[in-house]
Amino acid sequence: MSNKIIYNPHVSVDCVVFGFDGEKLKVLLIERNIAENNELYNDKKLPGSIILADEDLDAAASRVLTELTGLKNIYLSQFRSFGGPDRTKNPRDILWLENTMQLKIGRIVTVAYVALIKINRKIQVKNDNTQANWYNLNEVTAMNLAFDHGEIIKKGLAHIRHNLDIEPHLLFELLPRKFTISQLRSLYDTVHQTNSDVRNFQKKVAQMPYVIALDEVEERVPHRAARLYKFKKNP
Amino acid sequence: MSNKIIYNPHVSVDCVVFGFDGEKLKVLLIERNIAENNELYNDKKLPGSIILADEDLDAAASRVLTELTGLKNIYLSQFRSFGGPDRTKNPRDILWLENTMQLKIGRIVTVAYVALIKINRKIQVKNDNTQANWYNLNEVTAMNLAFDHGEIIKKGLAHIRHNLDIEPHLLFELLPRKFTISQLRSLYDTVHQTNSDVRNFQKKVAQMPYVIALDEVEERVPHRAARLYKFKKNP
DNA sequence: GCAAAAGTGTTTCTACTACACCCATGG
DNA sequence: CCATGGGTGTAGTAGAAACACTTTTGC
Repeated sequence: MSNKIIYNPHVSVDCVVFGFDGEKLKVLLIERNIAENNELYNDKKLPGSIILADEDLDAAASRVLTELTGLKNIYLSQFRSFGGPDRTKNPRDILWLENTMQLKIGRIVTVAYVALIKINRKIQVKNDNTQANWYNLNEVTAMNLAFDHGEIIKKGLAHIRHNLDIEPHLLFELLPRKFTISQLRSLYDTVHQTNSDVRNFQKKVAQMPYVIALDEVEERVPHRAARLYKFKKNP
Repeated sequence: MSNKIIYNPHVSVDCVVFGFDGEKLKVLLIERNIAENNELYNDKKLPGSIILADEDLDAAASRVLTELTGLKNIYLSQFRSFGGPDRTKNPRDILWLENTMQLKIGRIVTVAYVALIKINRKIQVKNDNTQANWYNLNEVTAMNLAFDHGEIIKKGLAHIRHNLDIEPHLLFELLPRKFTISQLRSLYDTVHQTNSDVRNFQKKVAQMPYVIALDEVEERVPHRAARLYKFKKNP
């Protein structure tokens, strides 16, 4: 969004970045500050960008994430495009677009992606005047967000829910490299909105060929230490 | 694509229209004729269009279908966007774009939709110089298609397959209003790529609250007439 | 020794699979 | 009367759900 060649100012990508802190699902949002009537107004937006020349959609989403977090090899999945003409009806959004893009833009069609990242990996925001923070998913729904970003987050979550049945490995993108079964169960239950039985869940995990037990246990916990497990892609 | 106001020549919609003839899945494709080196070259493309001013993506897809078939209330579901810069690398496609759009266009990001229609409803192509035909899905994969439309069809089929588990009513969009259980089973098996047991399938149907038996049977069949059923949305 | 979470088996129920014969109709 | 597809029941199996107590550890 700086000195690069902008190919098409009518198409953008936006990323719904999910993380899991062990208890709740979180979303990564960018702080947006707008001067309005001599007052500074703050709200949040999804990380996103216009698409550059000769850049594939997936590549654009990937670039946004790398620029934002410094991380590579993040799980990314396109889930939907949003292009309603009333996406850009809020005067605040129009003002912001004109300031950052230096262009009058009627509306923007955005291609939305879901990204899953391990929340413990420290996020290093490259660009100093950009600030990103994690927010609990449930409080986000009540927050003031740019454009239709609230809608996009909702649809992104639904996408993850649906795809979990088909690609169960998605969960492990959100967990640390070594994890306990209760962490896995807690995450599983949060996204499925269930409350599964401890014993049945152990059996289920035992049958997953891609979850393998380590000879290690938790350390420095004020109770019996839980066994650690890791995820293995190709069995 | 004629005298309407084109808002954004960089974004289009394309529709993968599926039909079922009782035996096989079919796709609706537009015949495309291009004069090349004094020879007339014919290939096929998906029905699609540039997005008009103040038009929502869904509305654009819906318009394409209505213009093409004369039908309204068609099942439509957006499933993915395609925007790789090499989408428009084929010289034939570039030529065609310049002729029909009257514009030099680097590349187009397209938002792809799946549509399901009852093949028995007669398709009336409004525009006389447009011709649309049904093609068997398996022969389509070997055909010469415009842009990355072959890829789009493949992804569209996969989308339908995945979504059947979540929204089983999709199947009934492809069947006539009154249908027999073997028609339903035949369709079910085609999309699932299975070969299910007649008796077990009857039981399964009996448990579907949204499939209700009529007091009617087939007519003019050279064998025992099958009972007819209909689909009911809200039970 | 107590608080806090880890770990472990059995029974029940449900959903899916396999399987073979008689029925109705038109020609 | 025969060819064609329509329609029916039962037994076996595998996977999901319900359910309570003992173990380990830090403090």
